Amino acid sequence: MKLSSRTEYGVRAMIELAEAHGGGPVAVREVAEKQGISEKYLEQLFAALRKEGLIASQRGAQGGYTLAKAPGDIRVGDIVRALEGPIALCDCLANGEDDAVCHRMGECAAHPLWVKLQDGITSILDSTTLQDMIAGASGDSANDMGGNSEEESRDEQDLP
Amino acid sequence: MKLSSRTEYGVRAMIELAEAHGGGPVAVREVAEKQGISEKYLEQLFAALRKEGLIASQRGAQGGYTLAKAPGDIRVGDIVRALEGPIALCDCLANGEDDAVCHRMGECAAHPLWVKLQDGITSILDSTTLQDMIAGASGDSANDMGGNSEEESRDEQDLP
DNA sequence: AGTAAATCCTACTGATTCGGTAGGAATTAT
DNA sequence: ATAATTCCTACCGAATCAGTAGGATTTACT
Repeated sequence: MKLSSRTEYGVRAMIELAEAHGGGPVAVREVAEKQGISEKYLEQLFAALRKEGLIASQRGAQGGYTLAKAPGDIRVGDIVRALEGPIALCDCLANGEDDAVCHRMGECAAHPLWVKLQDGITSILDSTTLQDMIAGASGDSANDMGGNSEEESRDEQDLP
Repeated sequence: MKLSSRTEYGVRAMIELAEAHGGGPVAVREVAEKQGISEKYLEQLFAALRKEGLIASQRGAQGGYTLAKAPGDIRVGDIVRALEGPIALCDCLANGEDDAVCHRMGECAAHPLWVKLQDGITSILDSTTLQDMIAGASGDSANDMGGNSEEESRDEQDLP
């Protein structure tokens, strides 16, 4: 249960682009420096994000990257999937639907829990957009996975 | 976003013990065979589960493992933590509290989301007990396992 | 008492993933 | 032309993961 640096970096970088949205393209170097990420590594993450159509590139001098859509149209889930592939807690959930085939299917009492967990995760990640994040709140729109997240991260836009 | 085999195996094995709860101890070999897990590997997982007080062992012939508490008192979250350590999506969430110190904290717009995600995951894992899982075993039944109701896992009909 | 069945303990291993580096080709604003 | 930049692909060291190995210890059963 740990985020990969890939995901952490990717999301932070996308936030950076979101904040620059509307202006010109931003170079990898700039994002890497601001966020303290290896430039060459981030380059690779951007390649993946670009392949999935989340960002667009402008080559050559003064070039860089821009969001391919409005910040409100890019969900964190999209970023995670672009960087890590489909969110599938275990192989038997790869399809995401109930026709998924578990090799031990009939016997696996844990299966329903994994489904629930995966749905919960997906639903949180997909209900938060870049816009939500740069607005300073964790966007929790209509979606509360029954969690104890009653703690509405109010006005604490920047963390301690 | 993938469960380790460690977690998958551990939970499945614990379900096995839960189903045998009330009877005598169950040998590692038996669980390993039923669940298709390497015996020697499972042995190590059991060592961790035992260290955390989730299961108890009986050495020697006819020995084996039993749950250390009632199935309704063992949460999936406990199992995950015993096997993988504290659930912390990223280092800055290690404490689980808001005094967590992010090295880039002032600037990290993603932080509130990670907090929310981690809370969501924890809340699902901690609101489901072994009892919940074996109650809804074997497929069907509109699975509402361990809803976040916090109530359900109360009445355990222990075997004699 | 002897033996077989079991936990316990610790070390090793092979494969894979992860985070990062390296170097250079292609493109483009100035 | 040149400098800045994306793009592409290969490689690398360390860590983690899943599993193996071997044996010491404990205990029930006969």
